Amino acid sequence: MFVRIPTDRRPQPNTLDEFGLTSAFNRIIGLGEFTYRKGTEIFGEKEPAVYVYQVKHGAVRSYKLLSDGRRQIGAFHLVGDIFGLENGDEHRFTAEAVVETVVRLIKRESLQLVAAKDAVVSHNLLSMITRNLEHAENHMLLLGRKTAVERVAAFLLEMDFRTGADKMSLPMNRLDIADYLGLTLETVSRALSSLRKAGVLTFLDHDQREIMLNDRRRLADFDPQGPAQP
Amino acid sequence: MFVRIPTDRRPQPNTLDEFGLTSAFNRIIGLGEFTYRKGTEIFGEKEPAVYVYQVKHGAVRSYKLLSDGRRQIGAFHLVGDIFGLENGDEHRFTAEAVVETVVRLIKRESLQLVAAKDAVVSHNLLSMITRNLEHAENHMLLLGRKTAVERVAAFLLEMDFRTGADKMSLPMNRLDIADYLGLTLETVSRALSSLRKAGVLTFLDHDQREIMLNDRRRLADFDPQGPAQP
DNA sequence: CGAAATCTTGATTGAATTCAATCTAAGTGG
DNA sequence: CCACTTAGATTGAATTCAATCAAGATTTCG
Repeated sequence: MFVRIPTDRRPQPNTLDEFGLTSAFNRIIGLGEFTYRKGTEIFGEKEPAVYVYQVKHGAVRSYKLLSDGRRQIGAFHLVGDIFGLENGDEHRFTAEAVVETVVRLIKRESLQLVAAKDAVVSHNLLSMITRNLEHAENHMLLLGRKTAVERVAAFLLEMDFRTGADKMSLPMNRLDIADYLGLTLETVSRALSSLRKAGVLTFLDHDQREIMLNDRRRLADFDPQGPAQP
Repeated sequence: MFVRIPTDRRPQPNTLDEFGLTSAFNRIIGLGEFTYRKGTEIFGEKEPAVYVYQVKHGAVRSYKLLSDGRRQIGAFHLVGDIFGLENGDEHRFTAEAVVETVVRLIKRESLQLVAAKDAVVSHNLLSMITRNLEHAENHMLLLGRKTAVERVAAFLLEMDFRTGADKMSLPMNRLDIADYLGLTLETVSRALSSLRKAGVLTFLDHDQREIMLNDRRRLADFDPQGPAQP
């Protein structure tokens, strides 16, 4: 199964399986699976967009670079997520495997062919792009107006939401998180430490990628846009 | 005429007329025009999206707020731009008139009806959403990774590009610009002053909203993502 | 094992914010 | 018409939050 949406949670930016694109993936004679080693580029910015990808295992980062190397990660793609879908002919981001990652891929062409005939699929494509847009809109607010701790809190809530477990195993390192949040890795580390000291989370097992959220509610208090609490 | 695209420039995020949505606007018996006074709200975030709007005259800002009032403007909509188009049922931004603004509006319903029957219109809707997405993606890079002067330079280039004249009359004030660029109004003012001192621009007429770009090329050097120079 | 990678923490610096003062232009109303 | 207010912009000084520089700890891996 590709679908891994926690039953008690609404769909999230970048996760999109229940929207039925997976069915399109399944229907098309795809090129099967491909494995990328940690740190490998899957496609580059400005390259022609030939394939559309779905994460089967692992995680992917999509980013843009400035001429001097400053990097902004626009999104992380987790298991089940589809990425690399472009309306135009070229990719607008570079995509890299964060860890060893298995993706399924199909030709963009084939997907468009199916979409042209199947209103459901074409509707799902639109929904997916809209979801990406919503995510980007929220991320603009984060990048433009939130403090360091607020950004990190929002990030943890997003990951928690998307992985659907209190105990999270973050595939990306501090630098990736920093480049996603518009911070430095040191600032991310300090923010995580202060959240740990505040008791809202615990690092598990000396492995700092495993994070246990002790109090999702109190964590949400650190994010001024955090989801309303029931 | 609504279309006002300089012939030597490619389409830009948020300007979208040559994509034919205007024809859809024209075909539908719209609710005609409506005028909003400076500072007036056109629609609010989370409100049901009943209408889609096109700027006939003036300018509009779309923004999100944090609980304590921090504001992030996601986009400015200039003459010809369509805004308030949602795939879902509610608006994701608040929209306000920056200056006295005339908009044309049609029911979202009617547009969707036309789109369902006319593949060209529906394709144009997709193009428009994609354009908004591209703009948001680029803006994430700006907000996450560019310095104050770089942001202001990028802003001027964007406005120049969209208005298509070296001599620009900016409808928005310094605070609007600041909230668009994730800065304070003082920082925007300082950046503009330093660009003026560097000679790339001139304020005209003691009215600091009228800006003359003396050297677009040199201005682009201030933006590390600026358009490639021919 | 030794080297490289990753993370944390401390000290310092610095870019942007905040606080504050001034200036100009544009109303507004007596 | 002019005093007075208000809105917007600029500039200076002080502050602050995050970046940078630096060191050390721990893990991972060839």
